[in-house]
Amino acid sequence: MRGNLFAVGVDLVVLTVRGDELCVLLVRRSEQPFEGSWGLPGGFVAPDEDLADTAARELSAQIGSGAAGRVTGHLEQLAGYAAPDRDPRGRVLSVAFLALLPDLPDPDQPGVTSGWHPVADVADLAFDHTRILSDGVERARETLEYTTLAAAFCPPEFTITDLRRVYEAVWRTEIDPRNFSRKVTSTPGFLIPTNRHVTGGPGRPAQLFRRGPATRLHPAMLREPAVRAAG
Amino acid sequence: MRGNLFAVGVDLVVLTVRGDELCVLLVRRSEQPFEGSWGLPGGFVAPDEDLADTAARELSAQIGSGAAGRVTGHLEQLAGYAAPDRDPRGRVLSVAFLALLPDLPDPDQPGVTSGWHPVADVADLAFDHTRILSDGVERARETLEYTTLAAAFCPPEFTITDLRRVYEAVWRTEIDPRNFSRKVTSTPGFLIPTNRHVTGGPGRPAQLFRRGPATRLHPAMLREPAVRAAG
DNA sequence: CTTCGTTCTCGTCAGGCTGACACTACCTCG
DNA sequence: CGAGGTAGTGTCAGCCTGACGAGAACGAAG
Repeated sequence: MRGNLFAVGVDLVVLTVRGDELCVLLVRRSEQPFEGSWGLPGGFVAPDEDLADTAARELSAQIGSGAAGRVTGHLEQLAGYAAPDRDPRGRVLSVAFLALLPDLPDPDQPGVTSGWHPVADVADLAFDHTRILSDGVERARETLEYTTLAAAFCPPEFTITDLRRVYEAVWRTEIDPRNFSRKVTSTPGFLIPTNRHVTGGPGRPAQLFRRGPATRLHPAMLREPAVRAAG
Repeated sequence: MRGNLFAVGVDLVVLTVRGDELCVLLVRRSEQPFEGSWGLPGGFVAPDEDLADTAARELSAQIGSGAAGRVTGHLEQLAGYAAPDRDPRGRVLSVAFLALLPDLPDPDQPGVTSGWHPVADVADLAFDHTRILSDGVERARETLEYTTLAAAFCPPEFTITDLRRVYEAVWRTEIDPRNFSRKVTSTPGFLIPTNRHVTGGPGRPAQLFRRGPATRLHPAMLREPAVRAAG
């Protein structure tokens, strides 16, 4: 077998929506290289693991065992990164995964070695993680257009307003609540009504929904207002 | 550095449209394992290469040097595959790339060691290549919905009918020529008219177009007729 | 040269979806 | 109880799409 050998790791772009902002889970590196810098959580692939196994294991380690499995989240492969000089220690290939999670309590880890950061404020991560994060955020933005995965950012039961705030945070836009409601409720299988309502806040109580079996939005929900300039 | 080491290769899903059928470039393996089986073309990543470099190099080697660069094709990363048992020789991670090419003359290689096969007829490829091919075809189908990349399957100048046959071959559907023409010509930047026409065939001569700068279709061109069954 | 078949291209029209927004329902707070 | 805020419904014009009709421009056949 020709070819030189690589260490293979998995890096996670873990996104959530907190306080109307899209946030990413970052860890502060305690070792060289890039000691002290923020970076994406990740780890190496164990001998008997497939890539998705490693990603799920690392995710559980970061957000707390159990939570990863219980929670209505989403985990998908993003891309492979293997530039020859991306790691000063040698040839390292990293397969990035994108995780979308509801807003959880703060990570198990005590101390300030990891935490949520608004993606708009993130800069200068270790390795090529800034690029990986950028790719992950863009993938999330596209995914929301064509799929029902926005619900992965929500707890098991949520209101339409919760769901709309996800779109607004990820896309950094404002959406008309009435048109949004019409769109998501008229898409078969997107939302399952529970006939229960949230109470306590101001205004009319909102109905709670659960995720339905639908996975794709047809037609898509478009970010741009379909710019059709002169041809 | 923890973690065991992997050999890292690049496998190519090279697609084209020939005679109204979506075809993939396959090579017949001359070595163990899977000697004699068909598989995707591929190779290992050289010490100074990034993944895209390896993919471009392998693509040139397969379809003929020069052609890869000249031609109006497309090359993008698909996904990483690293199941522990995917290669009996040991731990091998493969990053698959998807290439979309116009219908070329047959590959340089003499003999029958490689060639185009209709994807509908392909089965039982070496390794996990059947799965990789399936993922690549599905990616191509989605890509045609939201982008202008169908033109990557066409030569530098092509008619609207050429472009429509690409959609019909990839999606295995029929599209109304009049509505298709309206859609692609009304999308700014998709097609640039040349004011020249093809002649020789039956019927009214069709105008030749070149690819425009547009990359995305807004709104998308949908495969399914927007099934909106009862909720 | 005329006719016919084929293909390209432009039009038409009904229906669906979207953006914009008026209006009602219902809760909390003072 | 009234004010204010949020949830949900209804309306309407405009764009886009699917389903055609019909003319334009060629080659082939008679």
